[in-house]
Amino acid sequence: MTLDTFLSPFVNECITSCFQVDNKEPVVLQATRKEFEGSHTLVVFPFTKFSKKSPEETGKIIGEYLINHTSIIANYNVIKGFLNLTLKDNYWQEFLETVVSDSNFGRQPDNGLTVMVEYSSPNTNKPLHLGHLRNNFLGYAVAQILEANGYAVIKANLINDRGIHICKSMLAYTKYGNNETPESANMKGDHLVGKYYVIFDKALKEKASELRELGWNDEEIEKNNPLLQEAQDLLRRWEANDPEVLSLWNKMNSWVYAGFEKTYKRMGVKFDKYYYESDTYLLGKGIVEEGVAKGVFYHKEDNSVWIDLAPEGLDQKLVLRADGTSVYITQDMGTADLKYQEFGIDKSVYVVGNEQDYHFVVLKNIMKRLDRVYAEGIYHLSYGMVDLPSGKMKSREGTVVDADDLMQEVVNEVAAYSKESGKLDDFEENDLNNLFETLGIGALKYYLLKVDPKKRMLFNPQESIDLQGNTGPYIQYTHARIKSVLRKAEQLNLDFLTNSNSVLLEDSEKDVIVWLSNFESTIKQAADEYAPSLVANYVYELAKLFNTFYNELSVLKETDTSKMKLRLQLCLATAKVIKSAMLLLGIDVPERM
RNA sequence: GACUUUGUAGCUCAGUUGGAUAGAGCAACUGCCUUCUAAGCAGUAGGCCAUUGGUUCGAAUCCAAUCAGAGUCACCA
Repeated sequence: MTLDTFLSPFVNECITSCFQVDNKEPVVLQATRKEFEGSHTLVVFPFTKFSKKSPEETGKIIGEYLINHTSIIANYNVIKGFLNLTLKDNYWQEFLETVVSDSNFGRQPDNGLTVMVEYSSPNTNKPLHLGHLRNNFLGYAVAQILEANGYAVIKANLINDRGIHICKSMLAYTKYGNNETPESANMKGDHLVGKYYVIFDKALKEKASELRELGWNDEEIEKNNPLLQEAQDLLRRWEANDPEVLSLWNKMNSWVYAGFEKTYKRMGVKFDKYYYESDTYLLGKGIVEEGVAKGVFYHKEDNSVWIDLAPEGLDQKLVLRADGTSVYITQDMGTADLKYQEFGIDKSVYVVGNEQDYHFVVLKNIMKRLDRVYAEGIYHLSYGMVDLPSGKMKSREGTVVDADDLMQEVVNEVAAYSKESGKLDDFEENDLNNLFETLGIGALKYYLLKVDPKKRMLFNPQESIDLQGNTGPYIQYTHARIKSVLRKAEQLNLDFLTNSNSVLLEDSEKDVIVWLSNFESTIKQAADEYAPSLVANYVYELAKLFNTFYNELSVLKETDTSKMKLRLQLCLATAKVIKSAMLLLGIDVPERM
């Protein structure tokens, strides 16, 4: 239980008995500023309307009441309407022992709800890039955070394995591929297929300039470029189940999947359920019929089907073309139903870039109009694009930061940094490589996750990812450092899990313990707001507070046994919380580094 | 043009259910390794919280307008 929920009823009781007014609002405490005595602060201004007294007097009355009616408050002071509470050291000492003994500290029990988090959702015509890294890390972290808050979570990946873009790669491969394979080219399959996507675009542009010289205007070129028509023809043949086309499609997709699998493995993300658009792209037509029957959708003169979302403040939206074929939203309607039918999900999170904000508002509103029970649980986790200094990344033009390359670069950078410092010389080769991997991928994940997802971010490939300060490795280092102390304590056979004597807490000790007590509410809030960045900021602050303590006070050289025990508990608790917070972000922490 | 979103230190970002003197990291500068791991710690310097107005005991936070960047706007996914 958090301190807010513990103290709320007492504060409200106090208001009832002292001022004869009922306050139903739960009370929110905030952290006390460093320059004042105390750890938690209650802002008393809102209560002055009940007390009809000055803020100072009101604060005193509440402070007095809390001292007399709870057993955990040691002292209080009131400054300018801020009631600062000092809790008894006993309280913190007991709290610390619960953190040490509770293996689920910070997590919530099962809440009986199921949520699906759909993320990654790649196209199979090109390898993953930096933007996908943000998407994957976010999706995975949000899934972990929801799970920690009691949800049953299904991680889903909807693979966009069909469409004109794949046909472009296929066409270029047919024309210029010479039966190249990932083995013969010594390339990951996704990179090989991506190579032909770029080749197609180049050929298309060359063709366009040829045609321009022949006197075609831009519009004609756009419409009638023979290469584009060939690709469209390929798509038609695919839809008609042409065996030759299907076989090439299967072959190239299998290359891509083999490549993706490696990339996902290195990223450390997983999926419980794969959906393939080639299976789902015809879904949703039944829903269109249903919608027409219910009068939610209507036909236009050309027989296309629409919904009018004007009452919701939106526009009219096409849901089925005049020729009866689906559009994007038709498929998404179908897939939404499918997900619900298969898993009975209560919530559905879509991790998709912010250029699709409008699409998801429309989707949610349509499903509401169709009276879907799950409609209210649809949530679009919208995130900003990652830009390069040169502007937007474009796969077609090959101006992307490739995910595989970037991960390798960061790992290399970690290795170089580490060799310079020379302190890992006693590591085995294999362990060393694993460590570099943990640190490098950790640095990258933390870098992308510490920022609010809504914000677009700029990534400069020329400037390497930092390894000091507010970074993954800083937090990982703090963990390794604590583990080192704990290993030494183990060698000395120190038994510190319980401590019978009360200890007077030093400021730097108390700061860490107080911050540990915020872990639970942080994960709760992170789940409510789908915001891994809150967890990242929390764990960074924890590491900082711990490092301050570490530099100020010695653990193993402390001669007072009770104090030493307490500090060892503090170490153990902090290591546990760092590890568990980092795992929520999908980041591993090393035992040594 | 309409709607959505972002704007905080040189750079990257916290802080936004209204609360005390706006916080970190990087970069710069000073110190601290014979002491449990210096990927660390302590410190200096750096701010018209885009602008203007409003709401109130109190505004980076809420409201309105303006400026700047980004995105979307109906048959591409």
